[in-house]
Amino acid sequence: MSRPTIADIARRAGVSKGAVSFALNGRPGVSEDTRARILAVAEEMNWRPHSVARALGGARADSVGLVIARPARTLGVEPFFAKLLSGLQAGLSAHSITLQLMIVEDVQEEIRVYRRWASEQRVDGLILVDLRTRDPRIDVVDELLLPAVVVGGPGRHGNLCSVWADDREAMTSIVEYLAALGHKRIAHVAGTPEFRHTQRRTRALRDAANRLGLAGVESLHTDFSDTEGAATTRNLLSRRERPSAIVYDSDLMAVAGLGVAMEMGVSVPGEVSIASFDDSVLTELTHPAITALSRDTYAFGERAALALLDLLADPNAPRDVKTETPRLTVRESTAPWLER
Amino acid sequence: MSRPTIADIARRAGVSKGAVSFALNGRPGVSEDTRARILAVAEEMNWRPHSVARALGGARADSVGLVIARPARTLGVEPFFAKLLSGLQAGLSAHSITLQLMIVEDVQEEIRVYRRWASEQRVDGLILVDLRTRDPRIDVVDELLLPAVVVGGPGRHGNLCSVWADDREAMTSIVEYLAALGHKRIAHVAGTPEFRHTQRRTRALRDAANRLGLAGVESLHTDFSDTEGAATTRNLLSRRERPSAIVYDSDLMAVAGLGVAMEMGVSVPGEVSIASFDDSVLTELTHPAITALSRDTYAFGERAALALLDLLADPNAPRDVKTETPRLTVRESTAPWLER
DNA sequence: GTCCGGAACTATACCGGTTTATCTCCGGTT
DNA sequence: AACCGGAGATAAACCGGTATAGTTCCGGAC
Repeated sequence: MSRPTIADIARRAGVSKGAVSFALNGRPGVSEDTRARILAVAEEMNWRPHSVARALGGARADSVGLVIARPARTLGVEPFFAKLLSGLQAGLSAHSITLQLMIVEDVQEEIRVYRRWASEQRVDGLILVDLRTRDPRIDVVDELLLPAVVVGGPGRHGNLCSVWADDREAMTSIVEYLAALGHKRIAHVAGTPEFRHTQRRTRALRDAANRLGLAGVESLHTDFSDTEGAATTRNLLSRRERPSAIVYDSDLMAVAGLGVAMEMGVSVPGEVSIASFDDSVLTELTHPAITALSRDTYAFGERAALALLDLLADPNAPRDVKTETPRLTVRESTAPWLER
Repeated sequence: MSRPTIADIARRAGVSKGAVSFALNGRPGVSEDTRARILAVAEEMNWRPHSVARALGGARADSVGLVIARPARTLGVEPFFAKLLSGLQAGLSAHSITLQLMIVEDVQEEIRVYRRWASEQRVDGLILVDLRTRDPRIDVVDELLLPAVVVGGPGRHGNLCSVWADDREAMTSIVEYLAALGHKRIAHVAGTPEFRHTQRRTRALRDAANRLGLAGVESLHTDFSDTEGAATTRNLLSRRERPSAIVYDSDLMAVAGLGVAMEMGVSVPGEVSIASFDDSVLTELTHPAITALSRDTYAFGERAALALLDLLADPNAPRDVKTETPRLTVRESTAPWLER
């Protein structure tokens, strides 16, 4: 026999299908004796629930979805996503929940995927990343009644739950550190301006600069790629009035920027200090190693998974989870600035 | 109404459920007029197939599975996997097939996941990575009758299909290049010995060395981590008789090795040449940039996805797909060796 | 005029579970 | 003795599709 069904078990145990269902799901309706007998038979026949059949009755799909709307080719080089993914996975697989992963080109397609998943009841919930200003996904997910966790970025997003770290405080800690070293002209090589996290960091930088009385502070936008990170750095270092320190929004761009500095013969940290907003093995492996804000992205992913599981179990679960603020790991790429 | 079913459409169009099913699936059994009318009604009611219900009838799950058995924490730093994943995704999502991703600790757990997925009919097929010697997964997957594609590694694996690149030829091309530059003592910082690809590369190195008459050639095993890559390099460079060239099995280890050389004051490529078996943005960003075997891992993943789709469509599809052999991209980390 | 065959549909079983209405005991009350 | 309530179990409906066995109807051949 290929695969035993509850009907097979029922026949063998001499009871009805319904009784088997009750017994296997630990619900009342059968005596303890019968329950034990049924469980024994199920065990003996090596029965496994057929999740598809179960789901048809309106039950859980035991699966959550993650759609990433970035060009697939560039994703491979983002350590952040890989780590986040690993963490999410770890959090989910502990509960035997699988992750449906989909990579698409843009937000519109992402929304189409959500609609399809919802209509096919393929997923119980969603993880949303890369929140934008006036993000159209919020309303759609609300409308589809899918429990969802927004990764990164505090605040109310419709009816969604968010898991985030304090970008603002993190940026402030970098600026304060650089200011303490004597830096006054700080450049910020940022990501795409429509992303919320980019905005928060840019604003935090400006506010800290104002408070500390730093005049020559500016943020420059890029698409997060190493290419644009390098180009922007080349630009900055070619100016007559060079910045004395550069803060990069991602480790990939920081490494690319460091490469440009070396190629141009600008010594790091002698002539320019470099810091990264994101940490990974990349920043440790370069020479000089790059000062960076480190956080445990893996644990962050795990936390997001747990938040979603909570939300699935109880729709009234806490809607706002703040995780540890990234802490500055000082390495060799930053040094005191001595005005000449 | 929450979600229209074919029964709703049938009622509205004044036909039976069966007719609707025929019409929506483009099968004979209804006239063109009726088909058009039914399709119009379905469109108007914004009907979507309920994949779960469909799957219950024994149909496809429209989903394939990938289980990676490596410590989740280390995965985040492997550009190879991220790129492979992106490529797979792209190949699959073009056909609206989703990828079920699971990260587990070891092969035994991986096998348990396969059994569960098979028994629950959650996936139509599998992608297998990291093939080992006498891999226990082969028999299990065969037994479960799950169509599967093995990524990397030629040869017959039970009834499975394999998608691979010629590691042997690739390694030969590195060795020949280094030999042509005058290198005689070549060290190979390899991965885990139980992986098939590690074995193939090690053997190819030995064979090429024999053929070219290079005496001081050796392979050293690691766990693929940057830590062990660095430690092994430190070891090699501390010897009295240093190798003149080091070949690393992964880009991550190559970058770590380069870091060690710089830290020890060993100039690259002046005193030691460095080459990597795997390419990614990492090797391009270092200074000096690292000579590496490049291949399009994204396209490789895409190819694997297509092979699996072929296999699903036709169980007699070709069982062995060879992809382009990685080609050597010469950068700054390799130079002629002048015997002193 | 009858019979046959195929096209166009309908009715219904089925997939493997969950859920609900129902049915049967059996002991305890009044 | 008649009635009630609840535990323990069963039969049947249901979820949303697919597959298959029938049923009509119609035109063409004998």
